[in-house]
Amino acid sequence: MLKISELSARTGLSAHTLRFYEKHGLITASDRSEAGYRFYTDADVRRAEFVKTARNSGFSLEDIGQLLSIRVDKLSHSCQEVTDITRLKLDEVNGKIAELQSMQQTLMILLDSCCGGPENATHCSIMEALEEGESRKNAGRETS
Amino acid sequence: MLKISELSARTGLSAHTLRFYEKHGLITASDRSEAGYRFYTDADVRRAEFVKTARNSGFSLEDIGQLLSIRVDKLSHSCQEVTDITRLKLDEVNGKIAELQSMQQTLMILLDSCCGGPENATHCSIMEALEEGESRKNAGRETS
DNA sequence: GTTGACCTTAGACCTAACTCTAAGGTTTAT
DNA sequence: ATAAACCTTAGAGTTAGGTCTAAGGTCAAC
Repeated sequence: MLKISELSARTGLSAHTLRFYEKHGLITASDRSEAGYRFYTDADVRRAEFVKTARNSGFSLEDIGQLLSIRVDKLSHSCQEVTDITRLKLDEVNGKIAELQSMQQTLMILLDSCCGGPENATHCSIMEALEEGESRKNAGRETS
Repeated sequence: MLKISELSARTGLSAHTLRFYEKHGLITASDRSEAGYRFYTDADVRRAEFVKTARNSGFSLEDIGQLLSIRVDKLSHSCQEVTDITRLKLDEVNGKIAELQSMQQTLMILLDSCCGGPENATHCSIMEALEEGESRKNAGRETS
């Protein structure tokens, strides 16, 4: 039975974060002392490590909640459910990458266009490009 | 002289957003009616469009503030200042892309490993991988 | 002369995942 | 028996960029 600081040391998640995860239903202490101190079992440690690994893989806390509910009753859930969550996450990540790559492109073009020297910015081509408003190649964000 | 809704129509930025930008020092109405209505000049429109273009290129509102202060006094600022801001932003974007690509990798490996079929998740290799905790290949986020 | 569309402000709310604080109770070591 | 180090809770604060609401003033049309 570990106290919260001990679980924190084992997992690298701060005690604050562990309480935060508990509030959001991810990790609960299996037991409490009379004074209310949280006590964690080995199973709790494994659950916490699962959460940490999933988080590091890019899953949101909400995703992790779903994965955990599959985890506690694997017989009632299919591989497909697991891959669905994973695929959705991958799509999300791919979308973000595409958006960022579009920005990357824009920024690289801007940088290429400008001398970057000590002369004043009166004819700076980056400023000019931003002034123009590059309607064709925008960074993927829609006009709100 | 345009009212806020007209500037909104010209730029595609909502009136709410325009006021929000004003609060943050990006766009100010050149004039006000007696009743306090904002009135925007052509120069204001160009400034608003500059802000929008910069935002779509990936610059934060803080970056845009810097770019705007260069813009109003180009003689006192160098191309280098402009490229510095741009390069910093590009580095930031590259960093985010790298982080996301690491997650992408992890997720693709997970997806590849699992059949994704209707069988129950008892031996699901995604669940197993998350259970193991892939210490070598993590998604770039540090243990806080 | 009043309806409806527009404008004003200050300030609350949103997401996501923490992070910290205040105010207090517990445990351990000396 | 007391100080240090730990634990508890509820709730506020953080970041970024909006988004929305309430409560009210203004303006144009019919």
